[in-house]
This record gives sequence, C-alpha cells and structure tokens, in this order.
Amino acid sequence: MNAEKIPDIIIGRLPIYLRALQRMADKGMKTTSSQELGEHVGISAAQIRKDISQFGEFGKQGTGYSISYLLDKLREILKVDRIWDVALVGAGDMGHALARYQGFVNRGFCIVLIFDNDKAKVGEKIGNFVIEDTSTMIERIKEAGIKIAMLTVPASAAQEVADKLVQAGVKAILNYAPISLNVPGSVKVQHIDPATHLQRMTYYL
Amino acid sequence: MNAEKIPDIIIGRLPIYLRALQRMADKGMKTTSSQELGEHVGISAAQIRKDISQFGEFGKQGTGYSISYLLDKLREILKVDRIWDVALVGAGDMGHALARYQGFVNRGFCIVLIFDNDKAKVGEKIGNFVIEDTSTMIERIKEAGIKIAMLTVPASAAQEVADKLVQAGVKAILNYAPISLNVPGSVKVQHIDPATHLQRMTYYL
DNA sequence: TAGATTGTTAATCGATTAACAATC
DNA sequence: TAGATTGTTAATCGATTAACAATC
Repeated sequence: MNAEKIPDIIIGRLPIYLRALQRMADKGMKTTSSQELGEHVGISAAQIRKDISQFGEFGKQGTGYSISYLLDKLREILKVDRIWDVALVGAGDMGHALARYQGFVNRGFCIVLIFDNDKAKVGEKIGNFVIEDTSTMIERIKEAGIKIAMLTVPASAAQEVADKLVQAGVKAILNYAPISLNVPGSVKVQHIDPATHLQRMTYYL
Repeated sequence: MNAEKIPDIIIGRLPIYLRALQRMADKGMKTTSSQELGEHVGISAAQIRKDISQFGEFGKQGTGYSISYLLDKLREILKVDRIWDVALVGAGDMGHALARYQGFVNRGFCIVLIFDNDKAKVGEKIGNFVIEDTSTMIERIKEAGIKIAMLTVPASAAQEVADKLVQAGVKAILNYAPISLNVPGSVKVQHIDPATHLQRMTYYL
C-alpha cells in the first residue's frame, strides 16, 4: 500500500476496471491478466499494472489476477463495498429514468429520497418513493446523513439547488444540468451532459 | 491555425468552454477573458489561452475575447455550426428521456430516428417520431446518412447493436450501456454511465 | 522446470504552468 | 498614455511506456 496521494486520473480509471471485471465475473471467468483486461477497456497492460500496484500487490506472477479478489479490493478502495444512500433532485424525464434505473444497487448506490419544486409532482410516487418538496430538502438530507446527490433540474435552477445540497452536507454531486457548478473544494462534482459528450466526437467526423 | 494534430485532451475541453460561453452570451455578456472563463470552468487562464491559440488568434490583448466571435469559432472547430441528425437505439426510460430532452437542438444535434427491438414498442410515438424495429435499422441509418448514434439498450445487447451501427456507417456512439464497446479505431465512443461517475467520487468521501 | 505475468524502475513522452514581450 | 490581457516560450511537472528481474 502506498500512502502517498493517488492521482485523480488513476482513481478515474478504477471504476472502469471494476465494471470490466464485474462483467468478466458474470461470465464465469476466474482470473485475468493486465493484458486481457487492457484489451477490454482499451488501456495498456503496463498502465493497468501500474495503477493497481499503487494500492498493493493484488496479482500473482505467472497467473495474473484473481477476478473476485481484485473486485473486492477495488470496491474497498473506491468505497463501494457498501451501499450509499443517494438523493435525487429534479423529477423530470431524466430524474424518472434515473429513479427507475436498475443498475445502481449492485454498484454501490441506492436512491432513497427524491425532490422536486413543482407542487404538482410533490406527493407523486416513483417506484416506492414519494416525491418530496424541495423546501424540506436540506433538513431531510441532513437527517438522513446523505452524502451523494444527483441533480436533474434545469440549468436555471442548478446552482441554487447545488448550494442547498452543500448546505445539507452533500459531498458528491452528479450534475446533469448543462452548467458548471460552483462548489467548495471539499465537494466533488461529476458532470453528465450528453450534448457535451457528443461535441467531443463531432470534431473527428 | 496550427496544422499539427491537436491532442484529444484539448478537444475534450472545447465543449466545456463552448457551454460556458453560451451561458455568458445568454446573460448578455459581450466579452470575457481567459481569467474569467477559467474561473467559470475551473481551468487555469494559461491553459485556456493555450488551448484556444491552437486554432488561431481569436482574442485581443487588453480586452480579451469577443464571446460571440469565440462561440462561432469553437462551433466551427467542433463542427457544431450545423445540426447533426442522430439515431437513438433503445426506447426504455433513458431513451425516452433523451428523446424528449430539449437541450440538443441548440447545441448541434437532432434525434431523427428511434429504434427498439421490442415489438410492443415498435409503432409507438415519442414526440413526433415513431419507434422503428431494429431489424430495419442498418438500412434506415444508411439511407439517412446518419453518423451519430445514442445507445440506450441493456448491456447484454449493446455490443451487438454497436456492431450494426458500425456496419450502418455510424462514426460516433454515445454509449449509455455499462459495458466497454469494441469498435474499429475509426469510430469514436463516449461513455455515459452514472454508476461509474458516482464511483469516481466515493473514493474521496 | 519452463512459461507466463507481475511489480517496479528508468526513460520517454506529453501536458501544464509561469513568465513576459507584444499590443490592444 | 497606462492598464489589461493576449499568444507564446521555456521550465516544470506529471503520466505513460518499455523493459526486465522476480517469482508464481
């Protein structure tokens, strides 16, 4: 184990390894090599070995990595060896799609609170959860001790909601609004913006 | 203008500048500086100047950048000074959310074809578009000359559909399935996977 | 054992930053 | 003009790759 600060860029690759390894495990595979994993995710074998070795010696010369062991270790490192409660703010189309998404639970997350500021939506159910009013959001998130939120409100409301989330003690925001959020350095933001992602590719067309 | 190959990492930042500039324009601002833009997007002023200067001299010493001029130039560079027709494959919750998303058109994209392999969904309408059967997809995409697709099918079907998209001549895929796609080097893939994005943040919690 | 593959080192490559002359 | 800010250079910093001893 290396006690020094691990670069962000390495942390960013671990979930990709995790996803590929999970898929290998689902297929019944027991071991893999840096070579094989690299082919799956499009990253060089040397880099994968280097990334993984930042955290310990998880492989065996000659045979590679035990998939289930490496999965355990990566989950532990990324702290997804548990289920994180998540708040969802914004019950529009995207919010609904996320609320119904089946893929969260077996990857460490569970949406437990849903908010919207539209009185017409408040009280409505999505799955087992009732949409609550944004006015009670700070209090509700605090009392639930929630640290992670997904933001699917319009751009015009996003910064204001983000400020409230920060106030409520949220430390990680998955932002679907097409706007750069201003938050304290202690709060992590990841941005999902389909148009931006598409624009990264048109240059090459 | 620099004729050399522009690094991928720079191309990836341009859509972020574009989004921030668009927002400034919407607010009625006329000019900005690398300093100001940098504060909005969380990138150093020096880097922004360096990135932009790869493509020409778009600023003025002393006054900075004309927002509308820089917007035009960035759109031109990224080839979003036009509207790209896009195919959407997979009419589940996420597909529906994307089909109804209002944010594409003014950023260069328009969904014009929607496919699903579920016979029960085929024929159904989303907005003005009818969901078509995947069996006719290759042909329909070819005849429409579509180069961009969004993939919102389950992981189990994603690779197969991706292969068909490649066959149909698609050169850019926005992949929502939680699986690394295997495509030829001439085809660009961008991955949107909310669980992966969340896992990038839990490490820091 | 022989073959395979790790973990790690050193070398290379590329990206970011600091600084400043040019100039609006 | 004086102040501001660009575009660019050189220096620094960091990430990736190649290579190989260690070892399963």
